[in-house]
Amino acid sequence: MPAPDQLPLDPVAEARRHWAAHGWEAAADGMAAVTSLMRAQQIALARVESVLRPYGVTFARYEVLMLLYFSRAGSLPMAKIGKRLQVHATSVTNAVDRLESADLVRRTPHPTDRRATLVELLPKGRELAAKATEELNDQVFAAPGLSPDNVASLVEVLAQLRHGAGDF
Amino acid sequence: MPAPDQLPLDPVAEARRHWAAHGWEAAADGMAAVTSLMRAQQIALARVESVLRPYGVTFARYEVLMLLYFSRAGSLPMAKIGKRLQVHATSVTNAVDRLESADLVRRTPHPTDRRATLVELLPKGRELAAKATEELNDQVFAAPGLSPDNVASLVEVLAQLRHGAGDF
DNA sequence: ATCGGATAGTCGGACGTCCTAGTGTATTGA
DNA sequence: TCAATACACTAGGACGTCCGACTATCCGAT
Repeated sequence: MPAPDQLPLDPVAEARRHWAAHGWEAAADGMAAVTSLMRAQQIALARVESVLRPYGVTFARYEVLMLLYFSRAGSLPMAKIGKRLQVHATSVTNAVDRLESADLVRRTPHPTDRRATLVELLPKGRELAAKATEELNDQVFAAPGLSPDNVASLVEVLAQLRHGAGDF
Repeated sequence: MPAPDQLPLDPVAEARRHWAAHGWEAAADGMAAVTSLMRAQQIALARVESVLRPYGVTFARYEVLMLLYFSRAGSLPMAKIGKRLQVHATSVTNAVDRLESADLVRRTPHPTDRRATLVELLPKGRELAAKATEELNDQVFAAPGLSPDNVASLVEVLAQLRHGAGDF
């Protein structure tokens, strides 16, 4: 009878041990935090995208749709979208190109600033946003895999981190 | 005198208010957690990559180097690298291709399994790993922008999340 | 009134990630 | 023994992100 499989250890905890063993104690916790963040984001993104896939949109495009969904006029300038989502202007161009190809949004000239372009949510886009949100809420957001206390603690700590980095 | 700029609100908190206002209370906290995670990861990744840029490596390639750095033999099979880093095999191929072009690692045939390929850390790669780590420790990991308590709490909560998702 | 710096958007390129498909090689079970 | 299955790796393509460069437009300071 062969030995049982080695129980897989937490790779983050293992890396932290290596850090400490090399005299990098002062940085070990920060390294663990950053590494955990990377992995957790990958996990969360994968869960979200698997729900969105049948709707033909990615999380990046879904975020654009929801921003328009909640905007009073149903339209926003490209630049404002980029600022709100904290992404580069070219990422907005990319997302809007694809949303426009799918007839979910439409580009419109800005009425008073000829440099700017408004992105307008179309009925089909509004409907998709509502349906995709229902399903995301049920399958991911309502059951994120953490206790309510831990969810609140996570949001709070990450808000501090974002605030410290000038995110808002 | 014009009105002062609107104080920028936390976009995550704003989205959560919208969620609640639309009757999605049960999912609002989960949505906030996932969204925070995405933004925080972008921030952390940007900080890390700005330190690594002068060394000519990205975080993905740095992670491969460190895995080899801590391995007893200084070499690992491609498949094991992918499992440890939780990335797709093709991502490992991509990273190793670039590390090999930079003479930081080398591909070697596996001595007993002809399907497998070993990735071996070269002296230049070991040196780069040590230097880049020193700088990362100083500039990012030792000052992650959170109190030590919050760092510990973040690591702990994310570990639960990762464990629940089968990450280890 | 005009000139120069800021702003809005796009294009092309680099990179990491995933997915699907395909080629070898190991292992297992009938 | 040998056929079916599992595994290791690579190729090609889609997508999102960033960066640098570029054009068009706006605005403030001289």
